[in-house]
Amino acid sequence: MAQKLTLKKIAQDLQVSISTVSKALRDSHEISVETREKIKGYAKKYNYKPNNIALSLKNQKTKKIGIIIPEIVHHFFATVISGVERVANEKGYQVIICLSGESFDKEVVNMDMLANGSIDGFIMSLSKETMEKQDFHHLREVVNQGMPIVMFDRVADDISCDKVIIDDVDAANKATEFLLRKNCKKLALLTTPDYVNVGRLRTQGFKEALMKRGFEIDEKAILKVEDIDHCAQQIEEFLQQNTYDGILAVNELFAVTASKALQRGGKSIPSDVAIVAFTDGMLSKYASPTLTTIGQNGEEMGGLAAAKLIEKLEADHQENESYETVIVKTTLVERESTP
Amino acid sequence: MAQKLTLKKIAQDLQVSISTVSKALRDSHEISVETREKIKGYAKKYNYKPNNIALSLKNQKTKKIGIIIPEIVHHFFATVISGVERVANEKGYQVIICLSGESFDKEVVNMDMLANGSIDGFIMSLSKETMEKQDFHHLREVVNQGMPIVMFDRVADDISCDKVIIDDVDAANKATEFLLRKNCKKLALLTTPDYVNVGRLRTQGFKEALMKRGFEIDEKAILKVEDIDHCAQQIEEFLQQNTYDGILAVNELFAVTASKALQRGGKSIPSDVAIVAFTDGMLSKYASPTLTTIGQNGEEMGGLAAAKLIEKLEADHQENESYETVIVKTTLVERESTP
DNA sequence: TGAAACACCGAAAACGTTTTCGTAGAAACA
DNA sequence: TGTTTCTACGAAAACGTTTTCGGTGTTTCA
Repeated sequence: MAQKLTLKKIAQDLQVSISTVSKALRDSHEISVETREKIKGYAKKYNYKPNNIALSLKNQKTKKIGIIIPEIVHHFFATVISGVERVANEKGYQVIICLSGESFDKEVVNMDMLANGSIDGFIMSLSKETMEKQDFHHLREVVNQGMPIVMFDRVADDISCDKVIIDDVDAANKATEFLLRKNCKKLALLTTPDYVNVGRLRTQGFKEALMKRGFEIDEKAILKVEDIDHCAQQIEEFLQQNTYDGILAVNELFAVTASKALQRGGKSIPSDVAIVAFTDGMLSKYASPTLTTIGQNGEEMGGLAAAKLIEKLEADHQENESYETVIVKTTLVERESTP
Repeated sequence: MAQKLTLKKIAQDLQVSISTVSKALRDSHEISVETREKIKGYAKKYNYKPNNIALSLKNQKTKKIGIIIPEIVHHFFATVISGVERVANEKGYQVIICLSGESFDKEVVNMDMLANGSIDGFIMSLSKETMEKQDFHHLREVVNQGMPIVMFDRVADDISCDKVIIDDVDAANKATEFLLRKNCKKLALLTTPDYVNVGRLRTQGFKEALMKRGFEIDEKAILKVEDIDHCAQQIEEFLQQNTYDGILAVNELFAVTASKALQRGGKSIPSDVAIVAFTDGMLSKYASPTLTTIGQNGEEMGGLAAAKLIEKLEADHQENESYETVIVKTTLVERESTP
């Protein structure tokens, strides 16, 4: 249980001053070569490593970035973290993760905790409750303190910070187009309530594509699932009420749930019904049939967000009051659920 | 861009000393009621929050726990983190996550970084490379410094620390029993190389169950998949070489891959071949057919690990050199892949 | 021989807290 | 009036760094 070595202890053991030790370890020319060697040898032998906390306090920066997301068990968020972590580590940063669990209060508490010196900047995606309440005071507070934020996926439009998103409208538009080109005539949309911005935007893209092709918008063909944990029954009932030959789902869970319900009902995918889903995750790859998806490239989003944040952190803090919104390209991955 | 408020600034603004401010905010009786009220009012008005870094340095504890895992995109690890985070937050701790990406070097680097003051203790699961090399010097170093570690799932037996695992031998044993009771006569096992301890233990349980029932162990019926990213071809070939009526897989990926290969080959699940998989994740729930699995209760494991670690952290650091290994119960979840 | 330059090192401040200790003045007591 | 006891506050150390500044003692140069 050798106690952690500090500069002070080295100084005592070697009968020199703390400053000498510090300088020697940083190879300062102010210290003679022999003293330097002696100190460095000692430090190496007893495995001295500077204390990060002390450095953070001194330098007024922690080399840590905080990330707040709703849930980590969603594959998309996991991939984003993976990307953040990769880029952050490359640049010598560490990642602190907090989960809001889709709760506004927990989001606020977590932000407050992290904002008080624990990290240098935030990467975050808003909780569902926050989007519903449209209460962003905690974000504003942090921004006002001069701490940079990069938001991704679920962003708040009127917070001035960098953002990394996909063009949801465009992606939904293209996916709908894709289904129409595959000769679907009666499309359904499985989406979220409008307060979830990605849901709203994808719904918009869906409608636009239909109108462009001269279809009428049938609101009854759009299901807004409130409770994702109990979506199965809702989706099944929805599909029983009408017959569709194409489905666009805003996530893979809705898609695979629909796929299963349809197959149970004797339909065959993709000959009777074609399906396209957002989010290219595990389910899409291993469902039967495998799902055609719109990949959101979460890894890339995370990487870009981290790069953007670190760029801001390391910029001269003078005048950089320009914020950017990066649009990440989506990728249509064709699999068995479309003809 | 209001600069962060500190005790010093409050002291200046209110023309008192720093100690007075500190004491007032902590409601010390040494400070008169009026002064206290004045200071607290001011602090509240301008939203003073103490700086965590300074507190960490002072208290020699960070109230953060570090977690190092191989990959975050594996559902099991995500659930564990979720559990860690829940318990940690309840007790006022934050969670720093680092990914080893199954690489020994990255594991060492990440541990080194975190160990120098950034956190109070570790929760970790070893990378595949570490298990293969059996090089645990980085763990020993940390333990010697007096920093507690709790390992889970992929643990190193000869490191003295708390551990949270499932009884892999027993679980595999029971799962194999289960298949045999369902009248399977010729079982196959899809597992990992032996250096992955969970793979080895599950293999052992599989064999024990067979022997107990008087079956001979056919090594050719055991496939040890080296490269999980390209397991599909290997599994398909393996299944073509022999005919089995029951399969035990050490993870859901192997299981669903096998299921698909068999179905492509005209077999029907579960009537021709029954399948049981370890890890009750997304794939098992949404594959077709859905998979019978052995749930590892990752959320619970994470929660227990966090509770254990925090208990150690907050114990009197005198004599507590006893380490415990907690066995988490597994849950057999019956679904469509078994009769 | 004197001043100037240089090599080498230590003291101290700073980062933001908490806490121990000291002390001024006022009140209480004899 | 002199001593003691409170009350209310400030100074300073400590946590572990880095860095500026100052100060030795020696060497170099005129």
